[in-house]
Amino acid sequence: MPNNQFKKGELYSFITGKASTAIARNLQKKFNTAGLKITIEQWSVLYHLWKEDGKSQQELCNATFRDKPSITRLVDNLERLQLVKRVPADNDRRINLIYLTRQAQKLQEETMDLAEATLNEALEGVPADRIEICKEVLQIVYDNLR
Amino acid sequence: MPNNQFKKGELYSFITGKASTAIARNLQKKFNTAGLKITIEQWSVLYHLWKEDGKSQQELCNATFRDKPSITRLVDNLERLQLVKRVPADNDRRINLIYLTRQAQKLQEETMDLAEATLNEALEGVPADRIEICKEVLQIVYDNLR
DNA sequence: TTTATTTAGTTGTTTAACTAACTATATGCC
DNA sequence: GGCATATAGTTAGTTAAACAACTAAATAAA
Repeated sequence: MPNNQFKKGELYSFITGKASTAIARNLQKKFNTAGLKITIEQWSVLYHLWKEDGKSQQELCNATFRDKPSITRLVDNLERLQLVKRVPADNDRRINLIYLTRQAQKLQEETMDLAEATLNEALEGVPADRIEICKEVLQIVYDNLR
Repeated sequence: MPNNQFKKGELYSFITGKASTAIARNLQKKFNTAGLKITIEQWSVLYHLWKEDGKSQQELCNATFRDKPSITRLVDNLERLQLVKRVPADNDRRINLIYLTRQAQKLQEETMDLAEATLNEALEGVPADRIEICKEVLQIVYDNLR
């Protein structure tokens, strides 16, 4: 009986991701309050484009752990908001490369600051070494299930 | 500068809840494979009714961290699936008490076993004391943001 | 070179989350 | 009692996730 650390009553919040839901809601509220009209999901796509612009939709799938239809629609909405542009790849006409617009580039600093603020609030009072352990456990969980 | 344990590159997966998403997907797949036609969200409502039957919709909101419209629709769908029944409260006609059907009662054991299996897979190779720390950190995160 | 297979992306359908606006009942105050 | 306010739940509209079925282009195999 391995890992039966999770008694019935405690299993719930782990599965439902109470903590990460709370983090996402908090950050979304910060976006709204700041008048930034983007969703957390859209932000998560921009996040990877800020790291490297011109990724394909498939690369965005891998980076964001979403399936292809989800990325199609997120890119649809981001394009409607004039935050990204689909550009067909030269060498392979199946591929769309996604490029940030000027507008989206301007969002980076402000949204990243808000994200950092959310994490600081979330982790207030938690010692660094415990955060480290928590991160490691969550990474193992992810790897175990992949 | 408190808690700047999160360098830019690591902030993403915490916010997006990679791990809990992976857990939820894994459990949903187990439900599908077992031929159980319920969603994780529906299961999370049943979960609290198994603990105590006849909760009001508002109590389910609090228990599941969802808002009222979400619960209205989840109960709609659970009612269509014949898994719960709305019963108006005697003393207050605004309130619906939600009761499990026989069918839903039968789902408890099987789904809880699958949930436990998912958690065991997820936490394989993680020492008990680290799981404990992780749980505590996530609880603090939740409390900090509430 | 023609056919089969794989890859990239889209479309349709169902379920769910969030916000805002709404109805109905209950409670508090004068 | 009558009016204001709070509470329980519903409805409508937008965004997103998961799955299946699909189109188009590229690659592999015959």
